[in-house]
Amino acid sequence: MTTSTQIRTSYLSFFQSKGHAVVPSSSLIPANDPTLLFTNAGMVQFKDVFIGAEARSYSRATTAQKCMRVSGKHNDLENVGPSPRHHTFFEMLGNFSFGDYFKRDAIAYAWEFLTDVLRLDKARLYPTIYLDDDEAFQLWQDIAGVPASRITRLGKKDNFWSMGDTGPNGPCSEIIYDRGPEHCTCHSPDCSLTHNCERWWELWNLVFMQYETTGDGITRPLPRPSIDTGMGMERITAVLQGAPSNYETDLFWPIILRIQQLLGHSDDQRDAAMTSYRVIADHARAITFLMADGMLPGNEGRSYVLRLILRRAARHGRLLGFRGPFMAEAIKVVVETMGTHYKELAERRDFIVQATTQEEERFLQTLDVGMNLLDGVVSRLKATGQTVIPGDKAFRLYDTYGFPLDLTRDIARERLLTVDEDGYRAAMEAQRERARSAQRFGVAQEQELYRSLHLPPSSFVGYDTLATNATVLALVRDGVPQEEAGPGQQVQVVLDHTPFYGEGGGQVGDTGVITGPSGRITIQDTRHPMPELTVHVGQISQGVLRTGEPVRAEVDAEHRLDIARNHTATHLLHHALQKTLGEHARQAGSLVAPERLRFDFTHLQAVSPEQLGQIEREVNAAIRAALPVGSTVTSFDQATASGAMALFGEKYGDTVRMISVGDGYSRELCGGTHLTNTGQIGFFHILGESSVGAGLRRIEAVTGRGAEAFVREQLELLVQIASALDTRPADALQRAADLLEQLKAQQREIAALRSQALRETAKGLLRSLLAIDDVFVISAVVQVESVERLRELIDLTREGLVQMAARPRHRETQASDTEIPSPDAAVSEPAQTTPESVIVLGTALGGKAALTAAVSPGLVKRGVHAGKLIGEIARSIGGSGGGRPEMGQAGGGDPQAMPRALVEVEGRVREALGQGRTERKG
RNA sequence: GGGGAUGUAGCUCAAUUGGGAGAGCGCCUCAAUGGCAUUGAGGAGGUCAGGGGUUCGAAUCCCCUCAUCUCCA
Repeated sequence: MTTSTQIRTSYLSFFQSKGHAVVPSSSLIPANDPTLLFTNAGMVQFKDVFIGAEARSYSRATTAQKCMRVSGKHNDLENVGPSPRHHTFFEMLGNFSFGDYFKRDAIAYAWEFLTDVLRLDKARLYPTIYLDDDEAFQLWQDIAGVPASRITRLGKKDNFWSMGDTGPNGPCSEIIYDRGPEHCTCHSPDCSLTHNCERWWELWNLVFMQYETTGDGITRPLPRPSIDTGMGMERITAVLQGAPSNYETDLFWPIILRIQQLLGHSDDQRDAAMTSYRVIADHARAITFLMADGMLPGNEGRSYVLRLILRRAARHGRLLGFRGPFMAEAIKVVVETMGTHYKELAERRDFIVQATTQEEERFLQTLDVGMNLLDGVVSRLKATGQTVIPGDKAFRLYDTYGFPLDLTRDIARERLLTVDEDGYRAAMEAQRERARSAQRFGVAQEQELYRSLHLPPSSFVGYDTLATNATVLALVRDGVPQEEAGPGQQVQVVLDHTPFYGEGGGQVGDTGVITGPSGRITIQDTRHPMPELTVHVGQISQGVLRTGEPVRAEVDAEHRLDIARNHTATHLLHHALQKTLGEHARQAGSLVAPERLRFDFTHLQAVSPEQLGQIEREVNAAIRAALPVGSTVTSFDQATASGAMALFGEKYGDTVRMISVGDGYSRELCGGTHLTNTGQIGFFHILGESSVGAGLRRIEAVTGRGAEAFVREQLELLVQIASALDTRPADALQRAADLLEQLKAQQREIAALRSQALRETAKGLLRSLLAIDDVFVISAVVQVESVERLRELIDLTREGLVQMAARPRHRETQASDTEIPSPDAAVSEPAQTTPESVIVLGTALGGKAALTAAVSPGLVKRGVHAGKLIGEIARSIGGSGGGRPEMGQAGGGDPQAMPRALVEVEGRVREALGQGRTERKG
């Protein structure tokens, strides 16, 4: 059997033998192209070459390109699995001509490869061409000897290619493979390749780029027509391996077999659940390749798509019977089968496995939370006899807790319920509408302004010099171009060339001064509103500046040097991270400012203090080694071949700038400004390490003057601490520990004394006790320092009552006319039940009155309500309050009035107990 | 960028809807059981994410900030 690896290799070497450069696949994350979510075709990395914006050293190329498609009219994520041929991740074999060969050779190569190299049966191959492309029609007959009757002309929809409304375009020619009548799925008597039928497979699309449509809508022939072809790797493999669908090839089947083995399924069980098997096999490939290109699951943009795919796979795993993470096993198979050609898979294998497992665990957690919520919804529905889960509830589960609709549906079915899916979709649509209407213009205005000025690209001379003579090309104030600007005005200045480095690659913009013949401006920041344009932002400090004037532009050298120290240190840190933590620790973002640096990188756990120490030592060793730092401009391929680190998601042209530290100590592609020797950094110190998001860590550090200032401040702080502790710095720690211990002991003592004092107060309160039948009433104003103490006092008083009731002969009471349990009765029959009581205490706190009332549970049953009681009492001192039946609080403005108000307690309690005179309220 | 949710002891979560911060697990001490598993008693551990406001009173209501989760773009 021909393996997929053999097919890939033979394709690339076939075109190499035809003079093509074998170019490595570009990243799945398109460089600098926000219009594209993922690389979705072989030509993506050559886009600029085709439109002539970029030159390469070759005019013919061939690639096996990693591609992803997750959205589009014929490629919804939902189709992957149920459909035998939709994939998220796939490989595209392609050959390209940049103004070199054209139709004739393109057709000849394709035919030769399919029939001579792959030895496909000529009788099964059917070319299609664009309606009026007679040239191609003739070539197929001449070169391939295909009879005219087997060449089909198709319309614009199928066989005309364009990049967009403008740009290059042209007719295509597709090669269709006839799998034989036994594969027919359209079952129509005149089955042909124009039917949507599984008998006919499109193998290879040849695009003849021969026209160009300009902005005015006119289409002209291109002077140097080009070729772009694409053959789906999965499909050609299926043809050669005689597979009924792409999934039965060696690209997918090993994954499926591994999953089957893990589940212990029989072949019949497997085939019955094939959709889920396919989803897992497809998604495992996508996950592996996306993560190998530096992507991690997240909640926005591309990283969100990765999360979606991963969770969809996890979901299907659950359907199959997995209960825990399992995708790691599928990923290992992908790495095994494809890691030899795509080296990044093997290199990042362990990282991918870990990150995937972590994400699966997170997903299981959200499922648990969602499951609980759904249970709640279901039981409420059942209680009211309903059988439909409302759409907004289902949507809420999805929107807020990430609980997929299909899961909700499945669970509903198990409980004999249904889901209102129309309502769900309506809620989803409303959510979409909200997001759309929130779209705003933003910074596009500034770009629009500068585009309209038609300024030439600013040339940057700041690598070699910090000051230069230049000419003012434009002055902009408040978004409006000006002829001149005067003192104090905040303006943006554009020069023809500049030594100022504009903010980019994480490095902040330069500061400095621009001096004209009759004025001067202090530059506070330098930015790029458009890729090629440098704008200096500053304030006129004296005189006037005019457009067209000659000026002297000078960068603040000290500021620039501080930045350079942090930037070179960033490269050293990057290197140290990889050395200490592993290859996976790669840059994911960075900020290089004069006073500090911030570096984000991919790593799955917190970096331990020991590792941080090691990293810091490594960087400082490189600083002490005083390694020379140099920059070279070279080709991207040469740079990467020499081991230079390129960043994911960055766009690199044919020529790149490479920063080298020492003799190969560190090599990185970078446009920033650097030192000439690492020794200039002086000292590097890590301030801290933290998490930025799932799988991302951040290190913040200082160098040079910043580090010096930091150390000085820390030492100064230590001296101050020691002095405050009245000791030497060396003894400060011990002293602080001693003091803390002492403080704790004293706090304990204070607490003890305080509770002693409270106990005394409680005893005093018991002496002022009043009894109404079997109910004890205590009301008093006390002096305590908080409401908490008031409550404690109530508790202590209650305890005291219990003791008194148990030993009534020791009671001391001023109550006279009451029926306190007789001593004899109490002795012979110790109180089994706690005495019923109402306790109301007040205290003055911060010039205000604070009152608390407590009613024993037995009395609550008899109708006494602490909250109401305290509320009424508070009202008579002009305050308010309330609470629960057994506990109430109140406050008021006048502490002096409390004693008067507390007199009311007795009457209120009698009233509540339904005893005594009924007081009438005025 | 917009919407929703969450943030309480080391961990997992409660707190009767604004009225006394709790449980389980974990940790520490003591005791019993020949070791282990275990059991009993006691204890430590909290700026209720942070800030502001409303209120006599806020973990609870309102506003802002931060972090995490989630959906949409």
